[in-house]
Amino acid sequence: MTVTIKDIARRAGVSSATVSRVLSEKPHVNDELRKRILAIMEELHYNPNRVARSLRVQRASIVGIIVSDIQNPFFTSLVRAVEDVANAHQYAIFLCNTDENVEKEKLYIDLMQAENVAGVIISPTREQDDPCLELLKTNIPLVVVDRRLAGAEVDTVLVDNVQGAFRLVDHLINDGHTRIGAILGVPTATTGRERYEGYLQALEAHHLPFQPELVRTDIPQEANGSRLAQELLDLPHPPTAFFIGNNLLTVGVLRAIHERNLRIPDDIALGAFDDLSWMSSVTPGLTVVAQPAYALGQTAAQLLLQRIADRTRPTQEVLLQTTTYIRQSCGFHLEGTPLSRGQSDEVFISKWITPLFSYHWEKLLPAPKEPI
Amino acid sequence: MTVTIKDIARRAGVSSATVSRVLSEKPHVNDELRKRILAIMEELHYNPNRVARSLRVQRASIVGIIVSDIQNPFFTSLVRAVEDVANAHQYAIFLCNTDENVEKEKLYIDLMQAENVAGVIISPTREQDDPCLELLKTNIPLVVVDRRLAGAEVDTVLVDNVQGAFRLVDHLINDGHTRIGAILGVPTATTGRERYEGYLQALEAHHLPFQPELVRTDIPQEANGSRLAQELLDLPHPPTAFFIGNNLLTVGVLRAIHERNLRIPDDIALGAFDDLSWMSSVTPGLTVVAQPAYALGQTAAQLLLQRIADRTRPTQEVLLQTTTYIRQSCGFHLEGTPLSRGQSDEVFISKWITPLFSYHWEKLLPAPKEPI
DNA sequence: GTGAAAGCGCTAACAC
DNA sequence: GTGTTAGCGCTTTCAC
Repeated sequence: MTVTIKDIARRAGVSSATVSRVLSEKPHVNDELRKRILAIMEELHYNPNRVARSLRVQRASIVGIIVSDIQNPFFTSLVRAVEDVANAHQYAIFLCNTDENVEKEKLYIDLMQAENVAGVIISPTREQDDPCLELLKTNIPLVVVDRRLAGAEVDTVLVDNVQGAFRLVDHLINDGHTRIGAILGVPTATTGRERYEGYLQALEAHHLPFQPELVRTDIPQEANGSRLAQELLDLPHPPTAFFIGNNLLTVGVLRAIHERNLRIPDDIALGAFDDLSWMSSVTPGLTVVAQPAYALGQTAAQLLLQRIADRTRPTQEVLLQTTTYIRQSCGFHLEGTPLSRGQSDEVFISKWITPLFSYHWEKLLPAPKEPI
Repeated sequence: MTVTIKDIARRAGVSSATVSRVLSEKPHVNDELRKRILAIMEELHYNPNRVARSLRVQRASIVGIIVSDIQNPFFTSLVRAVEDVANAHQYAIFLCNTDENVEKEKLYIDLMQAENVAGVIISPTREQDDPCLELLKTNIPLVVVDRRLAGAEVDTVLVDNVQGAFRLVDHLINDGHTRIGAILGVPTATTGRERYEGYLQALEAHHLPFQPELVRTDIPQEANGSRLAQELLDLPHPPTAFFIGNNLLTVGVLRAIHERNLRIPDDIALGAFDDLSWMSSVTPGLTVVAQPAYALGQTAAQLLLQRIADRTRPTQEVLLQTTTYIRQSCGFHLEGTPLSRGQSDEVFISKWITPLFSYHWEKLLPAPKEPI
């Protein structure tokens, strides 16, 4: 039924070793013969058995990707990127969701070893003692994305969260907001902590007092975003703007605002992490810091392939920059602000602390978007 | 380094066959011995090699899932569901994006055979002569989701698109709209065709004339949604409402409306296919037909497992129903309409053609949501 | 109830 | 250049 290397060998009157050599594109095979064998493979619709190959070479042509939840569009983009580059190099990809559950992660790490994958890209559940450290011991190439991993020298691809948060909050302050509520993920995750840090730095840069009651953190889920927003809105002296830590929280915050029939940005202004395509389509458009999710996955996959090719190379930490998209939810009005246009499409204004060319003013500039 | 079945056998003073028997939970092993072997496995952190097992039994514990694009939230939910049930049964999952490209799909189908997967779930690119038909020849279990596949008896899980579209358009008509623009996916896809059919049926049921210039179709992408919306809005006698065929088109349509500074639903009302969580959080909330994407994937995975267990069972076609969420974008106002409340939370009104208990009025009822 | 041995399909020494 | 052979780690007859 299924045609094997032996069938090809018999048909060509050669040994299976020779067939294997042309299959694996090894040198030292007569060119005539090679062509003849390839023709026979074609004719018999030969499809090499990847399982047998994996067993023999002790390495499957598969890369694993382990994220907390593929339903989060941020990870979807990341996974899509990994798939694209892996696919271009004949790797299949194993997809795994941990739901931030260490036990699940541990099972998947075991699976990766049992399937003898060529490498793993992971957004780890824990900063300390994550199960993925196991892979390093067994010499399976590993690349960490999105979050830092402590206690290991490992290739890592991160987003500059501090900078991203700083720019967004800086912008909100320049829009005239002095009481800015922060709705963030838990600070035990490095992403949450770093965005918090950026918030603090922006306040400090503008000599604004830090008001602890304006900062709320929880596990990044819609419902929590809603709840935290309610809490802040119920404050005796509520904030005039929210800085929101990620897309799930943002949807929750929007829900709370929608239910209270508040107007954005008049009643409450918004600046959020993550840019999803609907965010520029709704009214008002959301002012956001876009994470380079696709580039993150792409970079991680490339690093992984490089490490598979050479496990002795020094490990790298790549830090990718965010992009700020100024839309309407922050309450910024180009007209009413003392702006001067630069030579290009860039916009400058003196009181801004972050150089302004790192912002995209959607009313002025067509925003570059990630490939979808 | 890596511990194998032989190491366990040696340590236990038995043959590797016996170890294999306890591993595969075969009967006829002394209970004492079984426990002893399990203890040794535990002690040595034995992790069975799934590649070797796959080669030997000629079947990998992997299921493939092939969709057009995992960046589409509809497929993300579907894939997530497949992962959840596959995972519960010790299957790993291969994720593949075709981008609606038959060549890519063909390569992935070959991959599935080369990896000897236990089964495949696919949303096929083509209705006719799709490459996945190859799998049926080679006896690899196959389940088709979301779209119909012609010329094969195969387990299929579908959404009742005609019914879903009918309900939505029926609702728009009852909101007072008589010129309803349709922005749909290409009719060569069964999903697009069926939603078109539902649109036609609703017009007919209300004795409204069919106006061909109000129907626009294209490949479901944001940019096309935008363009088609522009075209309809530029009509000499533009529609007062849009019926939109899926979430990608919806974002595009919203963008066009946002750019023209039109008000929803006053200038243009909206009813769309697919419910994403932000759609109920933005202002105005979008009136939508929700597809049971998660249930679709879940059902498909269950059917696949059943077929893996018994390939002689008769094939099934499962048709899942949609849910309609009435929010604000359709322009419906509960107050201004002659409604009478039923005993429960259901709402009845005589001129509706679809029984009203199939609607969810978000102002009245808390809408049940899919697990996220 | 347990062991011996063959073999899944491929690759990599090692011969020649 | 090409063939011979051993073997990756597991399962599965077939003996006993």
